[in-house]
Amino acid sequence: MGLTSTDNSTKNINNFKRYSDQFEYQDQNLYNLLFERNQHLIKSKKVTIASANLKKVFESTFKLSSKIGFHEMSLRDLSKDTSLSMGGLYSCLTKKEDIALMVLDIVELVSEKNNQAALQGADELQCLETAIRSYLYSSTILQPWFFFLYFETRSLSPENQIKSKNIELNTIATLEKIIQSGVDKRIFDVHSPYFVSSTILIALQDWYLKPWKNKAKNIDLEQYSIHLFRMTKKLLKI
Amino acid sequence: MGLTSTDNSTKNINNFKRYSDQFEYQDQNLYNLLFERNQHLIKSKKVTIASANLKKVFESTFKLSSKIGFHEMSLRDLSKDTSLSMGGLYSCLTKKEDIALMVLDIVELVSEKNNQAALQGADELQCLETAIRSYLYSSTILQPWFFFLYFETRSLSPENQIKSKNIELNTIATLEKIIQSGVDKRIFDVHSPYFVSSTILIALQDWYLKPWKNKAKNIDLEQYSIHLFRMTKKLLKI
DNA sequence: ATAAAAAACGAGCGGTCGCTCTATAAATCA
DNA sequence: TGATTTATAGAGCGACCGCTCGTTTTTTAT
Repeated sequence: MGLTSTDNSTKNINNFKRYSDQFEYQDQNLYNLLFERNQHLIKSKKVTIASANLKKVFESTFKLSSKIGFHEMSLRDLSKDTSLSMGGLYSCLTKKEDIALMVLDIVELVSEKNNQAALQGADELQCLETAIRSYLYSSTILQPWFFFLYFETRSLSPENQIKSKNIELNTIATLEKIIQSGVDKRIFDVHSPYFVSSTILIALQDWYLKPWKNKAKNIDLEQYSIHLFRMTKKLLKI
Repeated sequence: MGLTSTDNSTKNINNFKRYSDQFEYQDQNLYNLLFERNQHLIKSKKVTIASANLKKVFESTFKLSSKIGFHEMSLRDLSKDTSLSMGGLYSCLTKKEDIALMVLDIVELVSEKNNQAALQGADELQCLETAIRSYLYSSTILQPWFFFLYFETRSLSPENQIKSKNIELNTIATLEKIIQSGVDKRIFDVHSPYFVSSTILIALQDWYLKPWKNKAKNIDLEQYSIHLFRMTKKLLKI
């Protein structure tokens, strides 16, 4: 167990590094992408300036709203924390809600990519491992984004609330499809593919919703993904 | 499978009925208790009037805030929905935050009772079943209360946020204690008692946080508790 | 160096917030 | 019934909200 575990751990850390290296939705890339996808909302003409302001806006929003909530955070709070004036804020927004909309946009985009990637595996078990790892990795890199969307979905319009819920349902459906395929091939033995899928999903969410829980127990990303994949195999009687 | 399942189902529905019949934190009892425990906040002198107003206040709060959030719900919204005047509202509150504090109080109380009850079982497996059932049953009866606390913890003061988090941690610790005891007696075979406990807890939370998910799949309370207990046994290699 | 364009600024607007407080109505007691 | 307590009513208060817009500063192009 000792050596094997160490080897696995090293391999898996490389997995995260590899994922992170090719993950396009982070750092300056992310804000450039936000600028491109939301030019209709943004007054600034130049990418460099707009995306620098967007960076400030999102970093401060996540910092402030994670403590007190998005609605409780005033634009004056945000102005102070970003050291942008009101005018500066409104050069990359048309209204406060735009912030939440852009978060929805990004999380939706990343989740769809993850679901697509999960279906490319060589076999069902590998598909599940890919699903788990890519979801954990992307939600680690974009933790504040995933966290924000979960807790602020209610401040979106009804149709965007549905969009947000569908992100979760689509991921469950993807997992369920993989598991059902394994059941059909008699690789997996499971009572309810849906219940297992749902359980995996909430464990994935727990990682980015309550990071303090795992920090307190000294469970890091790699340990968590190993735990979760081991649990998945147990639930599938592998 | 057919008959046995039906028998179990019937027995378990009786379980919920039995639990519900002796569950003291519901209906008028609940609001009388709230009155007793919060007299320092309440101007009304008579229980009947105060608890009738409290009932209106909480029912409307849950209705309005579940859609838009607690902070976004104004006291004028609440006044309209309860058909109480501002004066009427403030006869059983000193400030808006009191509503959230009383929810915390009740959920804390019920959760502690559940944890105590879980430790009284004849053996470890029965303890776990009791824990799962009492948590599911109580959070079904008090669904809006549990839901509210989860999503509005951030609008509490820092020390009350800690209280709220500790409700979750105490339940995990209770489950972990039971599982560890089973591991020590070699009844259970499990890699990480904490991870299993945490998984059970988030599945319990999923029940009251996302009722629409299970409604869409036609999974009722009894099916959910059977699913969850079956999963628990699988994770413990029973 | 100068003119034009872009970005940043922040006081101020109309509106809503949580909450108070006095006036009124209802219930209770004598 | 009249006196006294208790409950309800809702206009009004100061604070703060999201957002605008005329002005100033900075950047860019010539």
